Amino acid sequence: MADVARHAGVSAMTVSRALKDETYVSPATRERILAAVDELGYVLDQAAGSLSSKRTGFVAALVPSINNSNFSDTTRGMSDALAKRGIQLLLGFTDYSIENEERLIEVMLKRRPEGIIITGGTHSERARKLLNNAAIPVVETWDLPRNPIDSVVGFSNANAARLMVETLAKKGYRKLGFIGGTTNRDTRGDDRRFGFLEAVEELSLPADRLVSFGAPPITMLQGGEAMVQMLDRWPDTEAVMCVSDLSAFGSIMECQRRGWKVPERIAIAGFGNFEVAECSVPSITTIKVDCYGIGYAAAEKVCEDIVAMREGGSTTPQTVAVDIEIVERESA
Amino acid sequence: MADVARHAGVSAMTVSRALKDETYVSPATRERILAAVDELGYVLDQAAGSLSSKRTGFVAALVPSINNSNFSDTTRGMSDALAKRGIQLLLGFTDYSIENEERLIEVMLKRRPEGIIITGGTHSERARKLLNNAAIPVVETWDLPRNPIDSVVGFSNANAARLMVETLAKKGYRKLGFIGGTTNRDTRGDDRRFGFLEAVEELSLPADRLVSFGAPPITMLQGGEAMVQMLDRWPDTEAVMCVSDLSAFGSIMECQRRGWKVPERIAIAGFGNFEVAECSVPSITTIKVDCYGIGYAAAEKVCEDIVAMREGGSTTPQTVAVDIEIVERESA
DNA sequence: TCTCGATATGTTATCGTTATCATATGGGGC
DNA sequence: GCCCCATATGATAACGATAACATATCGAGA
Repeated sequence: MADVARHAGVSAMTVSRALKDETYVSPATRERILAAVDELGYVLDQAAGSLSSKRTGFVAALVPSINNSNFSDTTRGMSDALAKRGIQLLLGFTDYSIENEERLIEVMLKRRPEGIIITGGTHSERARKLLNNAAIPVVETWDLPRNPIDSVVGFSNANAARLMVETLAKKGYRKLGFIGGTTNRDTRGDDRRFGFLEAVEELSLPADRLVSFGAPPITMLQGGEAMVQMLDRWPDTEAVMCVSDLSAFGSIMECQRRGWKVPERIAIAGFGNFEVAECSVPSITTIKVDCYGIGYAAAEKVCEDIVAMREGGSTTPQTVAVDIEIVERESA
Repeated sequence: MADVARHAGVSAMTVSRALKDETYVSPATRERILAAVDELGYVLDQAAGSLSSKRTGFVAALVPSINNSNFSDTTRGMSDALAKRGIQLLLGFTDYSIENEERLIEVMLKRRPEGIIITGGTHSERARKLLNNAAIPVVETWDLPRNPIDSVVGFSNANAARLMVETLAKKGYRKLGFIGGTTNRDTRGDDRRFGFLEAVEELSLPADRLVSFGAPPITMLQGGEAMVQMLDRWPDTEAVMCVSDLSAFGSIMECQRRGWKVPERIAIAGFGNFEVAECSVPSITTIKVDCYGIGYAAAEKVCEDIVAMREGGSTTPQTVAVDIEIVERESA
């Protein structure tokens, strides 16, 4: 920066000002500075800048995985909202493990993010402590935690599953099964299973038809194998709810391969409204979640709180329950 | 850090050393320091650290999108390889635009990454200049550029498409079509189309059956609509190659819906070996690319060069052509 | 003409680490 | 018992920007 300053015949401070174009710099000077910047190929060092200004322009976000298109949509939402404000997303993948989450939180905090977005409401004690100490805005997503750390943008996975059970029951299906991943790492999957169980019990339907197969996120192929297990153990099952559209799709394909008609022989429902649910034959009855919107709203909330904190205020904890919606299609 | 030092009765320098555990710190002192760190909830400030040490521990990576599971696999590969070395991934999404890429490169460079991984071999002039000035290891992926900037981990998309055409021709299909996105932003998609055209011309097959539909990445549903267009304009088409498995899957589903048997009425091939290709009925003939491996290898190469540069050396430009492979399944 | 405020720029100190050099201590070989 | 080296720690000066305050210039209004 000193080089640029010399080139433009000004002080470093003026260069700094010209590059953030907020404060007074005369048009002529600014032009000279930008020319010098261009000529020298100078690129601002934000690490130094943030050390001085105490604003890193980072927001950290932890998601379980981006292989799952739900979370990749959420990630896109966050990225879009942050990019609009010139904030850099620091992304971490927990692989559905709260131990990894704790580790990643610590790693992220070393970069002094001005806010952090995490997935779910289940965290290690130490993770909560780290976040508290950091004194930055926190937004939990994809869940409605009992004891939110700060703000929340999510929905109740258990309620969503309940809603699906009720929908299936209303359609006349009585013997319902649930297919999910081996657990207990995927807390959202667990919540869905829990909601499923509560709902079938409430309706006095059989509540033992559970197949867990594969580490979350359960894949299409694993979904297919789980379906085989399900009908092997409980051949008279009438409808199956899958923890995600991917496993639902895998189940449907496996049924097709074996000549089991969907939904006649067995009805199948998914979760998430992935594109494959709309496109597949038969199309998949599922629960629609505005994944992108969750990410976008969470990022907006974080930014809002960051602005408040920069101005010496504090966060305004707020819980936003996003709408979910049953999408009835051909598979159930 | 000064607080921690006081607490442990040592100097800040010793605290710094204890926290990176490389240099001499006596076990007793280290223990006292770690206790103080724990008690005070101290978290190292890496921004300050990297300013001083000139090592940010960042690697930047630009991918077109993570909605497409190919690039999300590549991203996972990079993330895994970097996390192993304690390096933080700075991720950016170009949305298939080289203008966005240029902008993002500039944004990323402000964070002083020690290396950068970009997708494809087509970049703006200014982007190339920025990367050159930055004097950091660069790895281009998912392509084999004519003029690599530095190192490369990729494959020829044109050759891959050629290979598919040859495979289809060998199976007896003569009238071949190609379905891709409206272009010309998705350079890899364009390369595939180009390879397709070259190959059909070489084999003296009709070379006009091209349908472009939807902005890349073309979705499942768009693939289905494109297929309808294809058979509308060229009803005698025997086989269609799609730019990705997603559009291939959409095509197949649309065919199923209309009662067109695949592959009897029309054969369909995809690209990328997404999970849906293996799982769908019929399963999809496709080209298998080791997406995760590309990301992993690219990250490893960057790290290797980073180490070399840290030791005062320079990068060792290297082009790795990863294997691709036709996977013959039921759809063609 | 003088003063004052708006505009434009400069000076200095500082952000929180780590590199580098300096210093202290202890034990083994001669 | 002396020297030297390995081990362990400390003091100081960066790293490259910006905050905060200081200064200079200019024109308008009193």
